[in-house]
Amino acid sequence: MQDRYDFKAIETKWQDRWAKEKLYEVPDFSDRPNYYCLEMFPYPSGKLHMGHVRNYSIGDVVARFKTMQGYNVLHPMGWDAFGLPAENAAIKHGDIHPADWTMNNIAAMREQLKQLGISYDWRREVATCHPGYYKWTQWLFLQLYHKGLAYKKKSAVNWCPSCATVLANEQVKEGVCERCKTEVEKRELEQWFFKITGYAERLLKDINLLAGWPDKVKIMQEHWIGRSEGAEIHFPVDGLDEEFVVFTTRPDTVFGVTYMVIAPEHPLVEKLIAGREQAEEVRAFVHRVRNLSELARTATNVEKEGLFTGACCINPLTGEKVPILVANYVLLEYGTGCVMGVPAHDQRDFEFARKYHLPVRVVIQPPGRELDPETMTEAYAGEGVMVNSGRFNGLPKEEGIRAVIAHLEEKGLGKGQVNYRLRDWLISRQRYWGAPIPIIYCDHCGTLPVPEENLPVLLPRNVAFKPTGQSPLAECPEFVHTTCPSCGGPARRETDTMDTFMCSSWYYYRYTSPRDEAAAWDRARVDRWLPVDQYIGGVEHAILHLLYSRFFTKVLYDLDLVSNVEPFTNLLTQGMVLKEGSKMSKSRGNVVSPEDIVAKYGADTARLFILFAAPPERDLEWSDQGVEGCYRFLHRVWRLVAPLGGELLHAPAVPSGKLVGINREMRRLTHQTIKKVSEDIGQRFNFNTAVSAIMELVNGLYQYRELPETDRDPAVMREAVEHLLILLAPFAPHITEELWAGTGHSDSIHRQPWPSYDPRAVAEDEITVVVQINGRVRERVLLPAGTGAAEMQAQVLAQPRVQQLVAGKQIVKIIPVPGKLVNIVVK
RNA sequence: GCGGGCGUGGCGGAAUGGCAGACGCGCCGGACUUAGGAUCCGGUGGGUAAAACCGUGUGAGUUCGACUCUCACCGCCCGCACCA
Repeated sequence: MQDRYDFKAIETKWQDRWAKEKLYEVPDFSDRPNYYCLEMFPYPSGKLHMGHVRNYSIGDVVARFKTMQGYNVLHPMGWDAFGLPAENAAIKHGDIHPADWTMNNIAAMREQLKQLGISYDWRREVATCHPGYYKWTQWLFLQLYHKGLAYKKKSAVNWCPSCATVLANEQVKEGVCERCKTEVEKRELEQWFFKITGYAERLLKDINLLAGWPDKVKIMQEHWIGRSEGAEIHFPVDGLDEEFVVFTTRPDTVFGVTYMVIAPEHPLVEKLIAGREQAEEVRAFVHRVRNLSELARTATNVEKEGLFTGACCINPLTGEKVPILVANYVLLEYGTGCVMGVPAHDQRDFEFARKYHLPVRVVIQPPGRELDPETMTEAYAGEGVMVNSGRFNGLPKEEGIRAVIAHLEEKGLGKGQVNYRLRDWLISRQRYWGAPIPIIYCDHCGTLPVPEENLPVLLPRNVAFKPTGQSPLAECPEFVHTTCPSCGGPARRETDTMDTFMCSSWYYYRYTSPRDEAAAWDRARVDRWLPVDQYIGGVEHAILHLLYSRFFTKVLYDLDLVSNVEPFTNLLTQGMVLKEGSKMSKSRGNVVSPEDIVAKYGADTARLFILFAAPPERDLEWSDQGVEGCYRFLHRVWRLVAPLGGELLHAPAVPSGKLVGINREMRRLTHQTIKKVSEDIGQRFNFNTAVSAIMELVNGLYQYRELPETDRDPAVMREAVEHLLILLAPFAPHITEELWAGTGHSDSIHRQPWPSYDPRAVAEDEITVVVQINGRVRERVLLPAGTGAAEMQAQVLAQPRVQQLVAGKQIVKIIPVPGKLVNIVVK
């Protein structure tokens, strides 16, 4: 073995050898228990960034640890390879095809991942843009289509003018495109949707099954689904054969309705105003509101505006006539797009009513005081009993809600209703670089699915990538023109492609059968591996990818294609990698490139630093000096172990006989480290403290090595060094493998079983007992381990310093905590 | 506005309700050395001659004992955004 730690030579040498020996290839069927460790696959943007390095380093520690613990670990990697940047690059540069751009990037990033020494089974690599993959994406679309879960409808959808495509609700944040931050517009378009709303209740309820997910993510999904219970109430429109249908969570306040409001875009508006003197004014108002961007319209500080339509409707419970207004704050997409106004008991309604001098009527009286509509300064939304509500007077709020719903149902005026904020998933994209939607339109036969035997619908290579707002495929006649699978006549293909989130909603199933040409996956393999035991990725997918994947899994379960109802048992959301307090970005100029770090310090150092610098969920501040520290540490390990060479194995593997003194202490440290590292990786996922513990073991070994040779036990040394290497192996796989081989071991360190600690070796002989007086540390006493409370108390009180400190004072109480401390309370 | 998270040395961060600051960075000192930005050893919250004492965002509370639990407040970060 060399004197110098030559990371470059060591890392390439072992990467080659591991590949040659197929060290990380995992059999689908094995006697060992299965464990599926998965990291979110990357978009092949060109090069890895530090976020990737962090994600995959965490995953690799888990995978290697579980493997050493005896599991058969599935640890695959692939590419979320369809998407806009490839196409944008083609538009910008003109001379590179999205497919080539993507494949080049994949090759570069695969090489980087290999240089990091991550233990992937590369035989299972998938790329979603490969026809062998997207054939099955299309096949899954057809399964949803046949189940009635994929449908086409015309509606107001989010349009990103910069990306020149529509977006799903989940891909719009605060009115701007989640990808490019451009303000989105609303457009009336006919688009394909997945009926995720049909799974709202199950997606919500099954959050309970996700005990291994962070609460933060579960709460975000819960809120996104946005379930609320209430009633649908039908108000007949006065003088018209129309119904004004509202959704309300407060049917108990229906006697307090003093006006009704409707969304400006609502189709009923035109019918309400037809032939009335208000018509033109209302149309102008509607036009003005509709022309506002989503962003301008939904901003918090937007003034609430309304306008009387001239129409009224009849409160079905009171028979009263109430005016209908159009208002800018009513959302067409939520509920029925119509709202009943109850100013006394809803703060927004209250403000609106005061502004437009609409009456306020109290129908819920709180306990202990009386609301006066004239003098109220805010709405009352709390508990109380119904008043001014005819037969319902005297009922408390909750009872009132139930009674009103029962009454409405009995009279056919409405019904109890559950409403969700979740919208159906818009999956059409007017772009080229995606999986074509496998649908054919025939003038005679209508909309038809592409027959399964004709899949995949291949993306044609030669198209013009002009961002026109229409899919580039529409301008490719040889793609568009086809024959009708039903009548054989001329027909047209759907030219939109699928949202790439569709591709990433099922890739974790494909890893189990990556090259299967007969099926999306083999059921036996999927049932064996799924659900994923540990999923690791960024929290930015808390809604998007993670919700879509849960939806997909439930659909697949219903189709009897999988046996699991949830895809990911445990989820770890890693924090961001920051530099100078903010996210690394080109515009800020604070990017640290993984390539440079690996070239300068090696993969082991890069991995070690990123795991050591912070616990995984927390944001990590990049520090060049911190990296240097880890580099130094690995050198320190090298200088400690390398000189031992083959000598190490001349000593027995386990010390025998009774150890005393420093040898006993050295062995204790070894076993305490095994315990700590095992718990930190296996239970707490605190890799930073695991690394700390290993550093302490190294520090201890340096001390131990200083001793005269006659005082040292070679077996203690061997046990400590071998365990040091094994514990460090998941973090720094190359250097540990080299030192393992260099000290005379023949099998790979990565095939070693994870060690267990000897509880007898861990136990301390003596305990430093802390003596507190009135809760303040005053003295320390060294006592044999296992000293009982009474004996401990006596020993402590006998200490001269303690006697001195309590002299002249009255001892009120003594609290002995065996193995820890004694607190003496004095007066 | 609603929901969630986080506030600990000069810095990254440790601490089942029981010695605050493990480990690392930085800094200071020593050894080795022609040399040291390598390496090894030691020190390092503030304060003091040494103690006392003061220290985990602020203020209360529970407790023999609180970084840890409870309540209120302040600051920063993230998510949602008129949800009827």
